[in-house]
Amino acid sequence: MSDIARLAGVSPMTVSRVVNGDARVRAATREKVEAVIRETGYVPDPAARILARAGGGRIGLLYANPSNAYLAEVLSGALEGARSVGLLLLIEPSRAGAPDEEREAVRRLAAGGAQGVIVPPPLGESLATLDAIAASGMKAVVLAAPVMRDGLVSLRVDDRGAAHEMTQYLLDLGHRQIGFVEGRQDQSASADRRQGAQAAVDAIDGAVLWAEAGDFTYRSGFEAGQRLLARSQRPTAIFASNDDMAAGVLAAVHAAGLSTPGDISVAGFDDTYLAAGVWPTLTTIRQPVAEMARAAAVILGRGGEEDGPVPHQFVARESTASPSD
Amino acid sequence: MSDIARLAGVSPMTVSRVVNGDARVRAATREKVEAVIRETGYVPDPAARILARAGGGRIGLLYANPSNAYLAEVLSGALEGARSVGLLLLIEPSRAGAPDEEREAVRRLAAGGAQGVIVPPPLGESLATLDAIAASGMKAVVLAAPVMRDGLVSLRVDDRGAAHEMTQYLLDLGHRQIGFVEGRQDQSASADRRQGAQAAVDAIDGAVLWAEAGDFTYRSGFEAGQRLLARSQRPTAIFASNDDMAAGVLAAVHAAGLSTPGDISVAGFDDTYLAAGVWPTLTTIRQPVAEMARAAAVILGRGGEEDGPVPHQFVARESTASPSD
DNA sequence: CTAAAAGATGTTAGCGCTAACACGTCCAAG
DNA sequence: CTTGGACGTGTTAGCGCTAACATCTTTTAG
Repeated sequence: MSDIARLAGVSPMTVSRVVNGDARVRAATREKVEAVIRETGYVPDPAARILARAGGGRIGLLYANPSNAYLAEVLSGALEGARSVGLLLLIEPSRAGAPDEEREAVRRLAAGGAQGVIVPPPLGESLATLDAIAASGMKAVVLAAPVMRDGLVSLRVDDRGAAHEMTQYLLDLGHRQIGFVEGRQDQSASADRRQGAQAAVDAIDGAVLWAEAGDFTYRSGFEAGQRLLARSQRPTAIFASNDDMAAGVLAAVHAAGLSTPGDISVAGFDDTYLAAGVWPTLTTIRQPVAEMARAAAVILGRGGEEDGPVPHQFVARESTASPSD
Repeated sequence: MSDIARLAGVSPMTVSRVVNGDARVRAATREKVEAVIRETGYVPDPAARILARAGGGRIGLLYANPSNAYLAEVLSGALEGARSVGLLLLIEPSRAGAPDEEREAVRRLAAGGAQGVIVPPPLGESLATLDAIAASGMKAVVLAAPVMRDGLVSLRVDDRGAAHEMTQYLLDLGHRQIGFVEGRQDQSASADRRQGAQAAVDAIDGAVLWAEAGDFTYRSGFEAGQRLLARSQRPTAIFASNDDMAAGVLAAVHAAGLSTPGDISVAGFDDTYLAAGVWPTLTTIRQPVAEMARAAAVILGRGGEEDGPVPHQFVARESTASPSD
């Protein structure tokens, strides 16, 4: 940094101010410094930056499920958000369902000087983690989970509304017998999605919703699909609470010698990479996971409290159509 | 740290030595310090640590595919490896196929003081990235890719051998008409896997391998599966070059009104979460991705050169059996 | 045209840690 | 007994940056 300062003919402090976007630098000076930075390719040392901010400037990201595409998106969003507000992101593995490990992970983050924590699912519904965070005095933003403790900020889509929207779409296509595959009962989004679907169906005369249990896995979707197809009165559309299960339903439909969307429409939720990878591609609801993680980092950085539902997006693809008859 | 030192009655330097596992500390002193650390829950500040190491002690992780379960595993492995050797992990997004962005990502890592870089696929086969790393003077460990430039360390399973092993397994079960779904041609592992499968088949009289093109996506597996099933002489087993494609093959088999493994055995490669999630669960080859990433971090930390193939693991599940006839 | 306020820049100190060296202390060999 | 060396520990300095305050320069109002 002092090299830059010398080349630009200013003090290191001024360089720091330019780098940090301090408004109190004259435009001419700023440009001069920026030119030198551009020429030299200087990048400030994140470690030194954080250190100088004396314990501040750090946020943590807890994660519990290492082999999960969702995590990768959370990570890249959080990374970008943290960078944009000049924060260091501490990444800490945890383990959902093991309260001691969860607490230990939180403790490590606190000891590492984090002022806030981003809590992706499924940790966001773990009281052990949430209480440990509260006890440590850190802020927390939970992703895709309800507020289970005071003082948390929650970033989630309107699961109920989104499920309503998808169901309405199926109804509008003309479907009246709709199968529904539920998610795990210990995640509150599952109930929300079911309620949304139910509400949409209830508003239409003659429409029915047949719900089957599931647990968010491909396999449970496959099995639920088989049960739905075995009914004497077969649904013409099946809405699964996530894409993995929808892919399972798709397999069950094909295994029964039926086609999608010709015989049965299938819809998913989440828009994971599977949704666009399976055949036919899935009509689904997109959750802006990376965006949410970025927003979480920014909120923790600014100390803001910008709660409220995150906009989801309806994505129509090949797996849905009007019933053939 | 000075608090710990005071409580343990030693100098901060001794605490540092204990924390870093320096051998020159008397056992009694070490225990005393460790006891205090345990009591207080002290965790050294990573930022300060790195800074004090004056530019050293950092390695980078490049990533190009944010919505990928593979990345999440690489990340957690690299994180753990870096921690175990006391390194700071700088994580930098890149974009495969955009040479300028790739170079820029490498430059940022270099500017951030990284001494080495972990390069997961598909960046490991990008000359733009590799050459930029070489130009910056950093070391590199590429994951699951061949050595395309001198001085690289490559960590990969023996793709050819693993594919041979899987094919041999199918042959041992009694299959003689084996379908094979290839991966993308621009990744060298694809050719290796095909050659391994071919070699196994060539060694058995009367055995044949029918290869179909694919690109590692579910959809391409589905389509390749349909082509294989449409042959006048149908294969009794299909080996896909990755799990996504194997899942696609599974769907094609079911769509054709056939069962797995009753009519057709299906095998995959990689052992992603899909492999255990689909129904029936897939017989596949497990690549220890997290292990590889951890090893990469350790190698970069120690400056080691421990090249050579990483052991893979054959995983038998439900999707394979002897041909019914 | 001057004084006070506001704006722009520089100075000093220190974030928490670790190299590098300096300093004891104890041992073995002469 | 010495004395050189191995060993264990402390001291000093500084990693690259930024708060907080000090200083200098411009404005603006009276």
